Amino acid sequence: MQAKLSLNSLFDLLFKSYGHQGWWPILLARLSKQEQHKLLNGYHPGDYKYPKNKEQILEICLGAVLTQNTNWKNVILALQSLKRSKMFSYESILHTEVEKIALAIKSAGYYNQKAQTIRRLVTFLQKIYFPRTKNVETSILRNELLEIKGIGPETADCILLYAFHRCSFVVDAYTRRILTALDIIDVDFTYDQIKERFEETLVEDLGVFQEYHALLVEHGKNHYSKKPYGINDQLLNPKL
DNA sequence: AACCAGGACGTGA
DNA sequence: TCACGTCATGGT
Repeated sequence: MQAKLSLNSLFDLLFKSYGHQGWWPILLARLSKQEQHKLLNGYHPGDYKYPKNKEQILEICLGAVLTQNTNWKNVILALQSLKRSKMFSYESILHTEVEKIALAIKSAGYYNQKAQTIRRLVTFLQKIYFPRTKNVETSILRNELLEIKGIGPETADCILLYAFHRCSFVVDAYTRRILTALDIIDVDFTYDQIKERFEETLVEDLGVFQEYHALLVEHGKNHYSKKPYGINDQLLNPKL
């Protein structure tokens, strides 16, 4: 019987083997030449200064909705399609018919629902998020996002963490599988319970929060995608 | 050719 | 509350 791995030790292990992840990728927004050169497929390892403008905030928000239960490659196709169709802006998304948006994001799947969600999200950004002068508490901002139909906990936390630079931990299917395999959480833990476990343990540091979720996804893709989960995961499961 | 993907929502029990 | 069906394309 071995002692349980702490969440801080788990971070160290993952970071040592995978390094900086450079999330959230910025792929399509206008960039200076030096920035373009720095980006690897939109990833910007070690640079936490993104998003640098409203256009990049929009790209992250769109990506967060589009990637719901969807392969990132399909999301890229949808983002590129939006750009080609001149729909990659707050104004055009608000003024284009939803059917037309849906068609443009077809490759990302669930396109009818996601087109509606994107409309509602962009409406929120324009009418409430950007105009607001006083700094709002993260938990309140989170609740506002959750009120938007089509935005659930993971999408809200992705937007908070990567687009709005709030320390809100993102929990996804990989996170649950990995922590379950490591016996850190019980299988019946809720989303909020898992999120809380991270937030009460980690230092409140944006870089750590951003890297940690990205690292879990990277490791999850490698070892927790196919059942039985965690087989051949010698990094986290030395007993194998 | 199944199975999976960086989920969320509506429904009935 | 909660298990279960639905939404849907493209990659492997």
